[in-house]
Amino acid sequence: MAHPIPPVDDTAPALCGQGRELVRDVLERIGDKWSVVIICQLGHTTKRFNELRRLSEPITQRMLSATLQGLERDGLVTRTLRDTKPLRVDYALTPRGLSLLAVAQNLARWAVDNAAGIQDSRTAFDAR
Amino acid sequence: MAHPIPPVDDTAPALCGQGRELVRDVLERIGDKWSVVIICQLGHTTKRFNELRRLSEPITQRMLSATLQGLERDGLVTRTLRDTKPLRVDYALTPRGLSLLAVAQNLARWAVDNAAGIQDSRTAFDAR
DNA sequence: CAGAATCCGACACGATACTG
DNA sequence: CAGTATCGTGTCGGATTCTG
Repeated sequence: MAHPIPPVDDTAPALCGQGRELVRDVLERIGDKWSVVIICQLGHTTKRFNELRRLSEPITQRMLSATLQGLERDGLVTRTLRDTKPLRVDYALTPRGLSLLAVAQNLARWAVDNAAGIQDSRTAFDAR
Repeated sequence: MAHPIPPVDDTAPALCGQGRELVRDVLERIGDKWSVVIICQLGHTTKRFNELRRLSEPITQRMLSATLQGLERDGLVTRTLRDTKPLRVDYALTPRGLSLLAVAQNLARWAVDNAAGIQDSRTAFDAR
């Protein structure tokens, strides 16, 4: 395992009691098909709609729009309308969005570290 | 913000290039309705089917069964069949499952820390 | 350029009933 | 006790078309 992952906190009530629904809420937010992709593509630099569209291929206009609205609704991205000659809209992460990006990067590390192992387990399991 | 969250790594290619699909895979694994709940309920102690069922209410038999099979397929939990008088099956997290639990707890902390703020942003956004 | 509106198929999930 | 089988439904998301 290439990267250190914090040891499991044995007394982690956050995941079980009241926190269970909270965690579910978060997973419903970032568990959809595109939210994490958008968050990662935004990163620290503000980007425009079609710019995000190209970077996040093969996302559709509809889903990009919907995803951005959802993220804006939750205070994770800001949408600023520049009133220039051709219409122009800038999207950027809020501080809260940036903190979520950090969490997502943890997830990404785990994903990269375990992707191969999971794939092996999967094919082994399916072989029966 | 009560808990420290590691600062954003600016050079995080894992999330963008090849890693993007990997992260999507992981989110498809834990993004369903019950996987994280089960993983958290298992924690460090092995548990039986109906035990998990009660702890994870209001999960249905069908979804518990399906979720456990998915987790087993990915090498996140082990299923051991004890051949006692009334049938008995024990489930436990594998090392890989435990490492995922740690990641999930990060997520949980973020969820707890930001739940209120997100709720505020949401109602503010919906007020228009 | 940045979207909204509509249509539609796939699949996730719940409810219920049955089995070894 | 520990599941499987079947059915019905809501919703997510893709394809396509239209607007300011």
